[in-house]
Amino acid sequence: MSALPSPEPAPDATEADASEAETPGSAARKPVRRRMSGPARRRRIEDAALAVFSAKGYGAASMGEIAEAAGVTRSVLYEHFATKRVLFLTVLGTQNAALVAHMGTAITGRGGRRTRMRATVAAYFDFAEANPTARRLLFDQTDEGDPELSAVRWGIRQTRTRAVMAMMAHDTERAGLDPRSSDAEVLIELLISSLDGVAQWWAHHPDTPRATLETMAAGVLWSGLEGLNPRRDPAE
Amino acid sequence: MSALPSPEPAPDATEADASEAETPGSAARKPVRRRMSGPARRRRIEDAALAVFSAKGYGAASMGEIAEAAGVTRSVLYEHFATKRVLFLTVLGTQNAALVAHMGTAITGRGGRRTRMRATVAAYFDFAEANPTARRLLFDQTDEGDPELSAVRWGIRQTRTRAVMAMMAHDTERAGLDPRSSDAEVLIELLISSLDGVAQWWAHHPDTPRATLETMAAGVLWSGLEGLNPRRDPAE
DNA sequence: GATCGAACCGACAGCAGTGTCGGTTATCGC
DNA sequence: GCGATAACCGACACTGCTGTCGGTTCGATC
Repeated sequence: MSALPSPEPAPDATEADASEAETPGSAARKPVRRRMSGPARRRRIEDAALAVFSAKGYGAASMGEIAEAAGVTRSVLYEHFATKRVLFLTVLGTQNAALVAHMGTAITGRGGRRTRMRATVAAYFDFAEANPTARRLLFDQTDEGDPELSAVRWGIRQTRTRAVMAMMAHDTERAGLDPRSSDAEVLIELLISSLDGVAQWWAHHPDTPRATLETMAAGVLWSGLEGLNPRRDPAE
Repeated sequence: MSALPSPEPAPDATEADASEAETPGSAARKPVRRRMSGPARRRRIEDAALAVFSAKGYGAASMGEIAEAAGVTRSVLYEHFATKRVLFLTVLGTQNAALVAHMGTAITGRGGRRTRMRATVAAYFDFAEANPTARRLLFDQTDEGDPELSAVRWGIRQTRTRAVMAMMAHDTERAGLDPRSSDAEVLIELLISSLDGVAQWWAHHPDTPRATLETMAAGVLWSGLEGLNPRRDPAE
């Protein structure tokens, strides 16, 4: 019998505590707030869910494990999210939005085409390094024959691809492709999945310096894109 | 009560029937052999398992569903494979061997480098088109936090990558890389995952003609590889 | 300090899946 | 034809998970 339920099992502190968890006025160090406000607890649950879903996939993740990671019992989860599925979709949407926002600034940034290619590659590896769990959740193919989840996931992928297509329209056009053709779409799919493949590999070889990956990926993809239309002169 | 268990629910006939299912001597059309020989049934089970595991992933696939697809009850599965896990690993190994064998002939075939690159790309799309289920099983990241399965899967991936590295050693060297360096490894990972990314996309856009994909992928990857070492002259 | 909302908990019902076991019957060798 | 091997089945015990419910106690407000 472990008697006292121990205020909080030291949940790694996802950062400074959530928004309104600490009343900033009373400076008197309440060491841990046993009972959090609704929104704060909700944030914690989403963080925990991201971790567990990312590690196990949707099916193998259990609400019990998520609850434990969030420092709470299962019942509490159901007060914030109607079902496991709703929780999953919420997390998925949030993380995807974060990714798209993160990438956008790099792709459409200033600088020459080659510079932006390098920046784009760097931005993706940035994201993969800073949010390895989110990367897995978004890219690893863990549909379990569930039609709805599969559809949602492909919707997200499609949105992502289209966004990159739009952002790189100028570049694909310069490579001699109609930027809205399926040729261009295939090209973008190739770019994205090659980057993610390298990121996957990186996650298992964390000692490899980032510069190695970036240089290699940016080099290959740059030459590959450039070589598509050998007629054009290489002037920027 | 559905009375007669119905000889066989017409399991799509995976091809001409399994090896020894039909005694070739007695030409007298026994329409369906109700009770198959051990090895024949085992083959059917493996085929069914491939389909179900591929569609659902390891965790979400149930022995009941595999049994049904194999035209048999669950108990029979356990007479051929000790556990679900053993069945899964068996199928995984078989399919991976098939893939490596299939790719090998294309990569190390005759012809110039550019020709072989195109042949390699074509070989992969061949495989993806002919064995979509095997492709999913081998490439889609469906580890569910299971340490053993995860290890096995990465072992397979590593083996595959090393094999391709060896087969393309001449090409990577010509591109200015040490063919056993981690640079080369990253390059190969990039090649493989970009191809598979396109194959994934293709599976959702089956109307796209193969030539489109092949030309695009081979073009980008060829230029990308070639552009890595701009110092070399392009003589074959 | 009394009151009220809501954050939290333990327990329950129901379901789906795995692996096991004893019994049944098709099919092959004699 | 007859017996033995083994392919096959139905049922069972057990486990783990989801979603629900009634009750408890923290903490903010008046």
